[in-house]
Amino acid sequence: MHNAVEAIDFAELVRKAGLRPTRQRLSLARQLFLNGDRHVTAEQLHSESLGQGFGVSLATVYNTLHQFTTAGLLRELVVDAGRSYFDTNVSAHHHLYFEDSGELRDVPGDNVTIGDLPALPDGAEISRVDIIIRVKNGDGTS
Amino acid sequence: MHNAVEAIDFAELVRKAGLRPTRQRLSLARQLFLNGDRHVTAEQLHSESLGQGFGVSLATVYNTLHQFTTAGLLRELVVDAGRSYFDTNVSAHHHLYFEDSGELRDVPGDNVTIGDLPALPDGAEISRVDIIIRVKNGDGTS
DNA sequence: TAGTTTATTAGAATGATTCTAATTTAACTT
DNA sequence: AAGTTAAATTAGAATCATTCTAATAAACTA
Repeated sequence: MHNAVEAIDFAELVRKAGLRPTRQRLSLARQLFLNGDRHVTAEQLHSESLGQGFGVSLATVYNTLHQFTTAGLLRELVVDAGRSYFDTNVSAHHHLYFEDSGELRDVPGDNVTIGDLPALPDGAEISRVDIIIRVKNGDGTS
Repeated sequence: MHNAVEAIDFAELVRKAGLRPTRQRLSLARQLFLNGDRHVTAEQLHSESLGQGFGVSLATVYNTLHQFTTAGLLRELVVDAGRSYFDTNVSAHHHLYFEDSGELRDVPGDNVTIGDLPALPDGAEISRVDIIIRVKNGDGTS
């Protein structure tokens, strides 16, 4: 989707999300989308941004992650109690979670198929199906 | 699995989990398993236990929930960041989550089938596959 | 540029969970 | 049954991720 070969207009990206292209949001968008396919926590992104010499407060990291999520640029996912990951891949896909290392890896959506879904109550509508394949004894590096 | 018709020997249940059948653990086991099929948070169980006139501290509720989970009597599940549910149904099944009400409902395991799983790294082994079907606009009461 | 709106921020507040250290209880021994 | 020991319970403090607050700053609009 996004890649390092063709340049991404981050200001455009942020504006399309209905947000002002501030230095902070552009900086975070660059971190998230420049090399694509990331699974980050707010803390990770925050310390990464500090390491790059751009002071972005943790509050802004949280604000921005939520705004990007609302705008459909990110998908929030919960695998562990007490910590949210944000996935830059918003297309249909699922996750492989390495319990030992905490690493999260995408599984193409068509690699997993769901057979019959249960009947839903009247008026109910599926907003999303999350599939997390939890794996142990494997470091996720092979 | 558990039901209200045939009596459950809670002391036996707790002992089989390698734990001493204390008043607190027996009380919590009764709350959890007497009528079966529950999805509770620690806080819920705690206030419920207080309401029944048995003073069980929140710390003990957490300890007990984790011990029961380790013993295979409960399954911990995370649908929302920042709050764990404990499911008394430990057989293979998945979940329907009503985003509006926060209600969680079981989906029989054979109601959902997974087609192809991705290749796993060497040495990796699937410990569990969690499927959460998120539903909106439905109160879960029909 | 002036005025208005939206963002950012430090630090306080919150909420779930875990930890600590002291007390109590269960189980074992004699 | 009393004494001993290991395990369990507890209140309250501590922790960690996240959200809130209210003040300052930057972006947009006219």
